Amino acid sequence: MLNRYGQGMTRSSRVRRPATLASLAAELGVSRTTVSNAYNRPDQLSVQLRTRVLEAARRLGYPGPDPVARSLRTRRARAVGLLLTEELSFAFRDPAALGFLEGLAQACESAGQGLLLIPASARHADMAAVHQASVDGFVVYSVPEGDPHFAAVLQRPLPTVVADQPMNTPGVDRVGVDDRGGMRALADHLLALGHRRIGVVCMRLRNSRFDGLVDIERQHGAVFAVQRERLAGLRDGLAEAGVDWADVPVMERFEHTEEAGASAAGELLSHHPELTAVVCTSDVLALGALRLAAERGWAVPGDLTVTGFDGIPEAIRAGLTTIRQPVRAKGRTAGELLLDRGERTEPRSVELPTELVTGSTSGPARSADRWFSGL
Amino acid sequence: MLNRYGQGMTRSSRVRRPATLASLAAELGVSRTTVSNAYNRPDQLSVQLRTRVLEAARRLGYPGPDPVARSLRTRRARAVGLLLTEELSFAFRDPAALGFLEGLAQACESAGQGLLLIPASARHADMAAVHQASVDGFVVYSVPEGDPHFAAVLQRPLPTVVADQPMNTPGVDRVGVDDRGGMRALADHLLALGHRRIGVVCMRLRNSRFDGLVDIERQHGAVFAVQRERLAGLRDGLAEAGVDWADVPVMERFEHTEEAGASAAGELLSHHPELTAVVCTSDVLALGALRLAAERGWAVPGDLTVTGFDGIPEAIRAGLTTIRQPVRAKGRTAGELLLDRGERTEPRSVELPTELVTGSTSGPARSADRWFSGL
DNA sequence: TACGTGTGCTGAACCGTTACGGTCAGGGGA
DNA sequence: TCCCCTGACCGTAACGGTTCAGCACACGTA
Repeated sequence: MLNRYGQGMTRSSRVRRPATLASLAAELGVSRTTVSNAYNRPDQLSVQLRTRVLEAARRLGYPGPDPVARSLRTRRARAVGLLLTEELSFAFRDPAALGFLEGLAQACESAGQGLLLIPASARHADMAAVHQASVDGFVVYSVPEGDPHFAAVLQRPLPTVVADQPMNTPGVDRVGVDDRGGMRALADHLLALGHRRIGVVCMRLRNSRFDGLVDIERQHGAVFAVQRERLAGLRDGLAEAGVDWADVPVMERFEHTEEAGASAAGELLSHHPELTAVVCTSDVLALGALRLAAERGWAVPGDLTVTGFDGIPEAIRAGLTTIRQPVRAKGRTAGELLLDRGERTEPRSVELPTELVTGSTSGPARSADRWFSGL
Repeated sequence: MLNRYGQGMTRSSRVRRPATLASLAAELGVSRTTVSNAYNRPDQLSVQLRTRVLEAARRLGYPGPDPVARSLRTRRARAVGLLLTEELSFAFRDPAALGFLEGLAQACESAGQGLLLIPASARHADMAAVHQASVDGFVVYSVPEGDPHFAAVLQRPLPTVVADQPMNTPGVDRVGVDDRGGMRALADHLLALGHRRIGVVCMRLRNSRFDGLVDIERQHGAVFAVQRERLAGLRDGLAEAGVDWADVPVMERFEHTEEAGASAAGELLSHHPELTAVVCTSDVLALGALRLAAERGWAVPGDLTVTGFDGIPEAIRAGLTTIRQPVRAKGRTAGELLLDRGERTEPRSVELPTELVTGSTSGPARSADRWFSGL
């Protein structure tokens, strides 16, 4: 009575769990060990007995060893937990996060491990999901410093890898990219093009909702390390050319969307019409800035230079000048750090390179007397 | 000695698991039940005792109840397993799959459940990952009929929801969209525009690699229900207008990429230059067909009408005429069917509607005497 | 004959927790 | 005084496996 899916179960056997390894052993008059071996170590018993066991299992509707019980005994779950503090759906919408996820999934797949997405957005006040996760280790992605879910992860006595965050805790490895160096290279590029009046659009620096111009203090207090580093890289680069960071306006947006990027660029330029370049700390924001420029009829890069960060496919396609970071490799590395760990003791840290992608949205700075008010 | 992440653990406590609920109870001279209650039912003990327990836990580095042991006892894992037969990374690259995933993740998140991605590509010959998954139920997405991983899922005595597949197995719910009706509506649209010579580009019909023209037999033997249904819908629609399905060439591609769509459309039209419309069974393929048309200098829809299926954002943006299916809702529904199940007995089936999106890639059929050889 | 050697199977300990059904002391009402 | 109730805590029995150290027995080997 198999249906087209090769499924021959009756309803009752799907609803109750009648058989266990023990009951099967009793039925057959063999030890539990033997039944266990029939599944896990076929070489430990004769072919006849093994077929007899499996045959009886099928007859009694025994679905094979219970994974949870097995996990309890073997102390491994064959799964990796992924902690993101954003809503899970964010991970599927943000291109950079998606690339990371893809790389991580690849690494897990190669190792035959599952990937458990842990619900840990701000909505989840309790840490239950973290405490409950049956995993062999954690990957922590893009989480603000001091995040309680992250703290809960560190509480668990499991190997952990954090991405995009400075980290020096025993038992916790790290993967990141050279955000600072990348942004610095971008600064050099802009300086070489003659830009001196530069503004910045950046992502969320803290957990509390805020949209507007950011002072130095807030920049330093940023809990998102990636943003902090990118700003720092730009500052370093500009400093060498004698551009005072205090003169560089930074516009923050809580949401990470094109709309936010457009509005941020608009607000930035209305306050600072003298700017010749808008540096965005992500491609998504930069695409928004480009859209704004298009709407306002500003020529890019004639009137305004726009740059991004990440190197997501949409941005590359749009010809954005940006810093490409190897997001997939970052995800894969995170997985590998977690899964390939030997009997290592001191924390490892992998830093991946970034690369300047010179697109068509950066060009020579327009002359100093042309301000946006006059465009 | 807390670091900036609020982490005060020493290395040894991260490496070994020294304390258990039992050892903690012994240390305190209380019963294990009491320690358990301190975590799970605060109302069952006095505040003083509870603080004493938690205090001791912190002191001894007890990380709280072990999730696996708890799962074994409570018979629940607070996680949903997702089975895709494709490589996991496929899920992150295919826009329709991504939408499904997003919806499903949302549903899981709302219910405080984790989402476990199970590695089950063709590379994984053994079903270990399915057997090992510590989950409370499965969602099965886009899996060919007769897939062994799917069979393994059905073996497990857990509630299951399948997406996009006819299903009538007790304990297994189903969600799908009206693929057939959608394609039929598209057929009506094309017929109204005067198209009679129509060709099809479709996705993989079987597991074995094949690229080329498909005969009727292969169409019927398709193991991917979605593809079968879409073809059937088109056939139904055309039949009403007297178009013989035997005269409709169908070009199959194993890979699901724009490149594949372009090559399929090219091959199709070189065999059948009389066609006035190319119906693709997915937007990704259709975008490829559009690209091919652009490369060849064919006007769309002047020379050729191109249609898709799915309604992915890229396609909508490109103005493709397509059938939109609510992918996110489908994912969310799958999650809800799994998580909201009461003491239900008979399988439920939810069918979501599709909607014709008339874009700018479909227009009146060009006159019958103009063939592509003459373009 | 005594001595390894290997095959096939078993018994018992253990994994760390929670469910279930209690006990026990103290208090309040009749 | 008796009885019942409530709050606080406890003991036992699972939950369903894996693992390891044997053990019996057959089979060559010296």
